[in-house]
Amino acid sequence: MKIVSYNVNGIKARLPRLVEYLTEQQPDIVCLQELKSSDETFPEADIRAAGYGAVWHGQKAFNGVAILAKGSDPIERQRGLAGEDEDEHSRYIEAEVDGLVVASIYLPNGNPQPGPKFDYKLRWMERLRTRAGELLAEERPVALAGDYNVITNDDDTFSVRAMQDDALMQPQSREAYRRLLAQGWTDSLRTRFPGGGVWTFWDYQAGAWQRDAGFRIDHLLLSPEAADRFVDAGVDKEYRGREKASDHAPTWVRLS
DNA sequence: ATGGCTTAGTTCCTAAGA
Repeated sequence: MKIVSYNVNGIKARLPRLVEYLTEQQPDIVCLQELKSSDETFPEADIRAAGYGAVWHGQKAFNGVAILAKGSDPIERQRGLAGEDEDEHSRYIEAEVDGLVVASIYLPNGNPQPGPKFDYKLRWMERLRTRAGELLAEERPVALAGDYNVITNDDDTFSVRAMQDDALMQPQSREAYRRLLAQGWTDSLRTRFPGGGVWTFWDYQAGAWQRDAGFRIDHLLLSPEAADRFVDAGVDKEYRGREKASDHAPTWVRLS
């Protein structure tokens, strides 16, 4: 079973690319981020026509997450994270598909740092860790898939120097990610490529794609029960080079 | 990057992204 995390950067602008991806790759589960679409304008009919059921948590213009399942309707379990009532960003949705618990995560970017956006990022990571702990306690297969906006190691970026002041690479961001992993999660892509050097994002600017100047920020975390079923992980990098591509590439893990 | 693209919306400029 192939589980994908894909930050589409606008589902309306990316719909032909997304449908093409679903048709060509036939993934079983797809977690989308950055829909930039309200709940009402989510293109449910087009996705259903491609053979996928969906649940989504939209927001006008920014954020927005969804979970797609091939040939079935995901059963929604939760939208949003507890712990901050005034938070209206649509960044978390969780559902059950085929006995597997799946979350689609769009973690705050946090730039510029320091500042209120960075503080929000760190608070959100703590709220995520609280939910992740609850999920681990269920002792069942769980995948936390999404755009974490954290470059977790120095070998996860084309240039440490270019990114050193960025919120994605601050020690506080990395420590929060490590605290999450330390609960017992497995970073799929890191397991498959322990030496790093694998990117999931390439900026639209400054010829980043042409220079292969990317970094790894889209992660699929597995509970021990899911990690037992790990087969392979990778990035469908080719889709970043296509016409009207997102700045992220689909990132995936395969489970038995 | 003091922002060189791209997207969406109060659309012909501004905000946000990473």
